[in-house]
Amino acid sequence: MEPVNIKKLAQLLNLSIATVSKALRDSYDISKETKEKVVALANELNYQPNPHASSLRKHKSKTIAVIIPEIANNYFTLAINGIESVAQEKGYHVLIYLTHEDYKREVAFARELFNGRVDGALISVAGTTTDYTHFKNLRDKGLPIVFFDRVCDEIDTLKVTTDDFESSYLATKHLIGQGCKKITHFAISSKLSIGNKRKRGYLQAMADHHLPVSDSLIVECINDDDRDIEMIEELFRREKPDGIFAAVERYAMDGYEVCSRLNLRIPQDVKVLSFSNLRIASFLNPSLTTITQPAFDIGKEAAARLLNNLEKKHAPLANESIVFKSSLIQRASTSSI
Amino acid sequence: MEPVNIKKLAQLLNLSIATVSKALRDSYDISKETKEKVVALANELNYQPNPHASSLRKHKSKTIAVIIPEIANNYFTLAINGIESVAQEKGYHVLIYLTHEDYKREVAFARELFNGRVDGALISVAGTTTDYTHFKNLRDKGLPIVFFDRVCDEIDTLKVTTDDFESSYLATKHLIGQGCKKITHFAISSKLSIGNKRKRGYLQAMADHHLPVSDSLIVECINDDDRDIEMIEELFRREKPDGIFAAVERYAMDGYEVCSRLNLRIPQDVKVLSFSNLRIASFLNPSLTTITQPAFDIGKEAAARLLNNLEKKHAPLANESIVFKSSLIQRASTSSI
DNA sequence: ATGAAAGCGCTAACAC
DNA sequence: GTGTTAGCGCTTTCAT
Repeated sequence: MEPVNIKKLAQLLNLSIATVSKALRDSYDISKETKEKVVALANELNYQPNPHASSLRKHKSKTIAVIIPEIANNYFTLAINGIESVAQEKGYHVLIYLTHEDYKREVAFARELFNGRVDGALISVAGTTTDYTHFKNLRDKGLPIVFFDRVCDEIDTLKVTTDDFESSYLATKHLIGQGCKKITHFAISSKLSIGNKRKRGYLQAMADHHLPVSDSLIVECINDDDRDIEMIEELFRREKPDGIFAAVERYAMDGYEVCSRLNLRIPQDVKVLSFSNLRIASFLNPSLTTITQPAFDIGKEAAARLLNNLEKKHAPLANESIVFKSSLIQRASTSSI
Repeated sequence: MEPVNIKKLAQLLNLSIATVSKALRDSYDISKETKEKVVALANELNYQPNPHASSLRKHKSKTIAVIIPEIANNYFTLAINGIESVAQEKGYHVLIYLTHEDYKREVAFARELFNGRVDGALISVAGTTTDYTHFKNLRDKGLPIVFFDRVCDEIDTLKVTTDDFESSYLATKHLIGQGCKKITHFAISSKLSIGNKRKRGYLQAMADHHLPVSDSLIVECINDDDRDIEMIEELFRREKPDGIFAAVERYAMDGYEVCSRLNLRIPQDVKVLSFSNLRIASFLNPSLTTITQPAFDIGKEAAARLLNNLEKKHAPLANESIVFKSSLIQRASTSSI
């Protein structure tokens, strides 16, 4: 493990370390021949510059953090793919932090970022977060942040989302069009931007179509399958709904489970529609009608904007919202037969 | 963005930076009162030590790399969850690198790790990799590596896998037991350790049951759905198999697609069994019989062993194999009705 | 065109 | 107990 560093290269070439450093960075004031000699030896010895030294010196780490609630989730998985694709292209490294929907971990991660480990962060907020001081602090320190999907409106920075209200409205309207009269909503934490918007889209569509709604038709799921299924089952026994609009894929599957337990047929007895990025939604039994978000593109755009901002240091990220369109893909679970 | 560093703390407290440094690390030769004062101020100013300086000095980054082929894959997603859980617990950071099954990227990533950016790496080999020099070099440099799932036998280090041969044998036997006479295998790259083992398990079971096999019954899929489906469809027209044993979930879904196109019923006309970590395999149409690997535990074990080795520097990781058991979960796709 | 030297923030000998 | 000091490997003025 004897290290090949700039000093060694300099010794071997009878040059100063300054010259070697400049040669490697292709500086203008180094002669062509010297550059070539340096590069040749560097390649031969497989020289790799020490990133810590460089980061320490330049106050730039060429690393970004991705802070997300979970990873066993098709949306985030696709988003990471998008993020990674631009990071790789631009020579950035990607650190992953999973909050598991836990506010305390989110705060801990945020504190970690104060120290220059990363140049910026891509964040999707945890479901239990209600206070945003930890993010505000980051922002105040000048750390560029881009929120995606689950954003934080209180903080002035770039946010990349989808048209959650509109597509939820459309989804609910679709269920109504297929004959549903009593639609239940499996909601994601109302503390979340998207939780709120998705619920409002549902409520608005119900209201516009003169269908009664009440809190008893809404289950706020908590990402614990056993307990969520219990709550859903309870709701089914109580309300006997004929339609489900699920805010996330996982809850739709919980809905399938409950229907199966209660011997309810989808779509004959209950129609189901869900936000989902499941590639094989069409192979489900029955195939699931989904609102599908362009998750890869969202990740890509969020990362591209962040890295772009990092490159040209000056202006901080504007308080801008980029909204992608989701698409409603109709399948058997909402068929009107 | 004025930095709070050790120097500032020292100034404010009228102490030397050495004292502050030691106080923060809870060194024995600092008085209780001094420690308390230092810690109090550090908390007040939200001091976070600069990781680059510390890494540079200590030649330790408290960071590990995870190099995997892809992330939109339930197996890897679960494995990352396992990895992250122990990393978080032990205060390590996790860098993610996706090779997208591309040998060239894998080599590029490996070269990146020569420079101290990470203390160790968890690797699952790309499907196109045939030469392992890039990993050997890492090993020779003394960088601790743990392979998981897709391992590299040529390199002496810890490997964490599942019983691929045995479970493939069992899977094939199960299909035979359910009445299949002509089973096709959708194989993953035979360059991969797991590709090989899974294929051999299949071949052995076929042979032991006196069923004919030939290369024409095997499709080596390439992770490009369109082309894979084309190859599979071609095989179906040619061979008319009555069973599918898929080496990975994705290919099983391609099989579902082809059966649907050719109007073949599962399981009546064709039975399907696949390696898979899909949580909702039971909601597929028909529900899919799977061999399920303990992916979370594999990730966790691999990471725990790696970090453990990093903590007690001395001995390099032994050339050991840890083999987890997979489980066959029978569902409708192999029902003998 | 090249080199000397300072210093990024921290740690760890080694004084005192 | 506390302070002084010498780097870790690199970049970057500023001389030459």
